[in-house]
Amino acid sequence: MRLVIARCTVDYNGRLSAHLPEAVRLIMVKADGCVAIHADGGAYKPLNWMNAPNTLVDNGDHWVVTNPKAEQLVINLLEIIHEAGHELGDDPGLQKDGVEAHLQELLAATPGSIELGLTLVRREYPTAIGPIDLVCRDASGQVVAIEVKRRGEIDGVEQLARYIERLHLDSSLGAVRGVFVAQVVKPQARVLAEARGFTWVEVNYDDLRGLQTDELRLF
Amino acid sequence: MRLVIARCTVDYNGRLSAHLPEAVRLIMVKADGCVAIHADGGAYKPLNWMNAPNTLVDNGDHWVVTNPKAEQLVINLLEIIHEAGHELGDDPGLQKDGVEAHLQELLAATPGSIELGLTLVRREYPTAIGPIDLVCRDASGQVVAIEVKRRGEIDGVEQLARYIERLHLDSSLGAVRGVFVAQVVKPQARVLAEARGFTWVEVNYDDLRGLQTDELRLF
DNA sequence: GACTCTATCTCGGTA
DNA sequence: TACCGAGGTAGAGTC
Repeated sequence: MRLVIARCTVDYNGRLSAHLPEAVRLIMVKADGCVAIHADGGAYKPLNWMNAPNTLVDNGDHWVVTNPKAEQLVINLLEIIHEAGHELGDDPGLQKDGVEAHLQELLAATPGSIELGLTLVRREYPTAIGPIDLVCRDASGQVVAIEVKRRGEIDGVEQLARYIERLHLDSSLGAVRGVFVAQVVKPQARVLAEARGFTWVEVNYDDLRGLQTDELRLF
Repeated sequence: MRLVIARCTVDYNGRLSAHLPEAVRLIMVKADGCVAIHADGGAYKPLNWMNAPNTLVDNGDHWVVTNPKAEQLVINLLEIIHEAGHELGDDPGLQKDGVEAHLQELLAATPGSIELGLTLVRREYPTAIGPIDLVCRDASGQVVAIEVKRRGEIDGVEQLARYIERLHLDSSLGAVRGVFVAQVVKPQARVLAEARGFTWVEVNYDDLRGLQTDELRLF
């Protein structure tokens, strides 16, 4: 990784055009070739950047970074204040816990936590417009399509609506009911879900993990 | 800006849990307090981060960064390889050209480029669920609601559908037709638009800019 | 503060 | 490769 602190101007021409007036910034060039230009604030996002793969041509007072789509980043170096290179080596990568996939797994293991009497038919039930998170049957035998989200927003309700529209074309399933499940369901999503005739349920991730542990203890 | 190259492990607990095994990484602390941990590859996004505002407690061998929502980033420093601080000063900020707003302006100036005979009623037409990009009338006098996107994907079609549903409640407008406009309309968005009874149109940004220049020349 | 929408979104999976 | 969906989305704007 090459770190350069420099007074510079930067121009990007590609999906849009962008220009950075003269100022002191950090220019980061990673081992994979990607370039990022950071100011001393404004969260983690760089002001300007070029992902790998690309080719960097160092013309001394200005660098030209070009990617295969012919997008171009031009960095004009007016004054180099500091420069350093470091070998970091490979990174083992980030391990995550608590993303939507985990929530879906937990709910598939304990569908009764969504609604009493619910039994799982299938996870990732395939349709022509994409898989439905969970398909279940309720106590009365009716098919229930379930959309799982970490954060329940309006988009998720629309997604569920599309799936159910699709399932209604499959006459073998009979009438299909929709349930929208999330850790938090936003007010507007609640309204839309109800307007579409769906029920919505908020679930707690830690409780679910506890439930699953309890179930495992029974075996 | 403080730059530290160190062998470290990192744990984040907040909206999800994430863990980084031991490796050499760049730790960047900006003047506004935000912290980012970078590997030597993988585009501009850091492996882990904590935005401002937050409080950083330096316990020597480990840092604890906490934000107001009680989300926490813990950095265990096993070996500090390099450390440096730099004063960058304020940044004048990025100037952009070619984002959706510009596309919308150009289309508002030349609605005929979407469909022959179209005239603008209003840009950012207000509704209870957000503004409609463009509302026009066609040659026959029918109201046309237009959603503009740089990249036309399925979400944009749903957005248009919600707006039109809303406009239909306003009986004074009569029947409302939907048109989905983007520089590129993705296949799934085309299908959904057609299924919803909307037409879709692809437009070219540079051509539009040319058209507008031509119109200006007439005055 | 809640809600909206954009983004050079990024990133990962999959067909 | 293109397409699709999730994201600790972030960030800006509006109400």
